[in-house]
Amino acid sequence: MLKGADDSVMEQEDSASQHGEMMSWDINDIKLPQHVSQTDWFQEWPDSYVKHIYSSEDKNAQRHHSSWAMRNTNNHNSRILKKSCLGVVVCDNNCSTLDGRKIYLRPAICDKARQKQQRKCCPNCNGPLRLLSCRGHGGYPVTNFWRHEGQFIFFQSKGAHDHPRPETKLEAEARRSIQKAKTAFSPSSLRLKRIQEIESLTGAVPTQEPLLLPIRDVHMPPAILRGMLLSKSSQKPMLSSCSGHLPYLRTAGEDGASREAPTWSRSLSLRGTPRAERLRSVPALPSTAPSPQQCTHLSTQHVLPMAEGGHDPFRSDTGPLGDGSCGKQSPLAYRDACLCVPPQAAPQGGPCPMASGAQPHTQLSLPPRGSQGDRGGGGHQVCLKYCNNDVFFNLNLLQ
DNA sequence: CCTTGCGGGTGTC
DNA sequence: GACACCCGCAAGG
Repeated sequence: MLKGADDSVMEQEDSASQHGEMMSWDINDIKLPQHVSQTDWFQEWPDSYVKHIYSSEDKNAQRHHSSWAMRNTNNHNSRILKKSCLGVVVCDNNCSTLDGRKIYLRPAICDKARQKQQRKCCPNCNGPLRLLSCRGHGGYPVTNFWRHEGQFIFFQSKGAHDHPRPETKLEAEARRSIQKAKTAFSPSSLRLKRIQEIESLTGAVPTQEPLLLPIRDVHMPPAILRGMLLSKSSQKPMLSSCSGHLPYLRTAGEDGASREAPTWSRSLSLRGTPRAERLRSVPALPSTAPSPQQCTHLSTQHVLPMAEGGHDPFRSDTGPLGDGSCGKQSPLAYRDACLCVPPQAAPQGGPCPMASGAQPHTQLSLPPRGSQGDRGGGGHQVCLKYCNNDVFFNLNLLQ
């Protein structure tokens, strides 16, 4: 899965070897490296058996962020925070959008919310949703470990995700916000508002106004939506993970990036087989597949293109850094957050012009004081722009 | 309402 | 003992 990442690792093997002892640690070690010459850029899609050392200043690391849907797991060790992957929510009808993309929703982290989520319908075809569990770690979910030690935050991932990437947190939040807004600006309330507006302007009362508007005909005040969405992305715009930069180059160290030296090979806990089927039961399939027109959800969906040659898309799109940011996958297809959109409707700025190391997702916020702002440089700006374009893109679709 | 972190408890290997 | 997982609680957004 992380062939690309491995290549990248290989390329930097020389410099990494200089810090061999630095990367030979394990999260469970009593003593972790104390002299770290370089910290890593935050990785929002860590995959496979990787380790990273982040600065304790890194806000994303502080918050133990991941774009994977990771839930907290009690390992009865207060020093090491452990999280396990929840997988991805897919359409049980395996539906595709018109342009052949799949639905990959972000599982809710909270158990209750997740159960609720699974009772909802596919935003594309209105079919049932299904939680695709992660079994990338010997049949168990991929686990991530976080440990704060001095001025560093040590991260270790165990297992390779065996499922597509879900939508990012930002996308999921945006989707929820839009759904909320959809409710708030329901046709009836809109009508009321418009009546008031018209009354105030003309003194007249409009006559016929459809009470039930197609979702996309709902007049969502752009400013409101923009504010609503930007409040998540721009107002606290911390794009330290936005990756207009290559990962592994956190500091402008002259000694090169110290990278994943594949030196650690702890015995995996492959004990036994996975427990009995852990996939949650799914609702019965409808006798006939609902048509896309039945879609009643206005949502920012995370969709991925159909895999070429029938391979899982998440397998074929992995970029050289294992973040799937490059390669065959259309950034638009990957990034844009709305369905039923013709490809030519790409955001103007287009996706981040990230040649190789950039990650398409920009959901994580920037540090408040710009302490990391100089780390990202132009890449952050570009990505921020991209984020905004993406938002505008979504907003346009809402109008 | 949801996320996140914590911790008690249980079951399996 | 290690690990996965369930549950409830609390804080915060």
